Amino acid sequence: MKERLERIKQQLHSHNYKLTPQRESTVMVLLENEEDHLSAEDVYMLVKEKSPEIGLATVYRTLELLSDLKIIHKINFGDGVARYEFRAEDAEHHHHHLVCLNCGSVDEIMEDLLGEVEKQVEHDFDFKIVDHRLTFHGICHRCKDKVSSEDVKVKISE
Amino acid sequence: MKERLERIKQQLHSHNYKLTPQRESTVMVLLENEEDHLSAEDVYMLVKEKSPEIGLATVYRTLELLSDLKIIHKINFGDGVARYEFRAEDAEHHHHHLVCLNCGSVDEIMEDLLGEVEKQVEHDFDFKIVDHRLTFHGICHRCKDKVSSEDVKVKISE
DNA sequence: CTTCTTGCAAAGGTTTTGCAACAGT
DNA sequence: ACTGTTGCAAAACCTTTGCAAGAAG
Repeated sequence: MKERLERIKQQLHSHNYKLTPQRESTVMVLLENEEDHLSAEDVYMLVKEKSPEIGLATVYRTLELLSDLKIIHKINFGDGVARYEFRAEDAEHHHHHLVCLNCGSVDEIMEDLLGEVEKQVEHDFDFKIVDHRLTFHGICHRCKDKVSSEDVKVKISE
Repeated sequence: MKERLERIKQQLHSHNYKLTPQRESTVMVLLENEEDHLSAEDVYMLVKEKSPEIGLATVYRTLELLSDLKIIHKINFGDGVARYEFRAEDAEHHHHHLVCLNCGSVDEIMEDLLGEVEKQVEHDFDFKIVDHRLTFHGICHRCKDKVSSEDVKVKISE
């Protein structure tokens, strides 16, 4: 964790930005909740717990900065808020998301499933792929076990 | 085109909704611009040309209604506005998008490339897939031909 | 000093909602 | 009448921006 913060500090410095206390708090919250796909508001509230004086605009600015430096990734699951996650160190290695329609959880698929598909698309459509986003919407394993299929159907159709 | 409007009318009626003139205008605009991924504002302005008295809220309400009935699909390319497109009649047949980072165009891939990938995901993660979203971001064939690679790189990195 | 950064409040843009009027049955 | 629907304006919501004050070299 310390090393990753240090690395981010260096990345900032190499672009002439400082790791201010506010930025450090924001980065720490992101690191401590790495599996959670936090929104800006989520980050803001978590940062506030330890550094109550921070402003929401600063959180937005920090998230934008980290996005620009490609340290984090801004993602959008279609619920009206942007969410943020760390980028894989290896730029080639994308990952994907499983969004549960029942409980709202977001799980990750770390494997890149699209190697072959990308090749096909680049060739068939003469399109140079820079990035891709793949999200599956459905019912997660926890909800499949927990609730009856009736309950799930009701939630999906509304 | 007429038949499709008629079919939508029936779908509305079967859920006790009416095809009002405003809703008909909205549906017609969607049908006439099917390949364009219009935003609510886009639809509003196009509908206004022929029915100037319509309100923006009505367009939003109609789009939401059509979404609820699964006649159209609300999609989000991460640019801050929702866009709408018709759902494939055959529910199994998804399609995907190619978003150009240079010119902003959105092309479609009509083939479902993910049959095998979906099977793998459902098995490996015990996840019941209801839907998926796949978008490739990159450089479309028109921009690859048109501009120099330098220009493209500048646009991407900003 | 100079430049970057911050907090606050205000503004921006998109979408939703309250409500009285309207339309169709 | 009754229910669904509309238009308008206001509100809600997320995000960005202007600006004066603050921090750091």
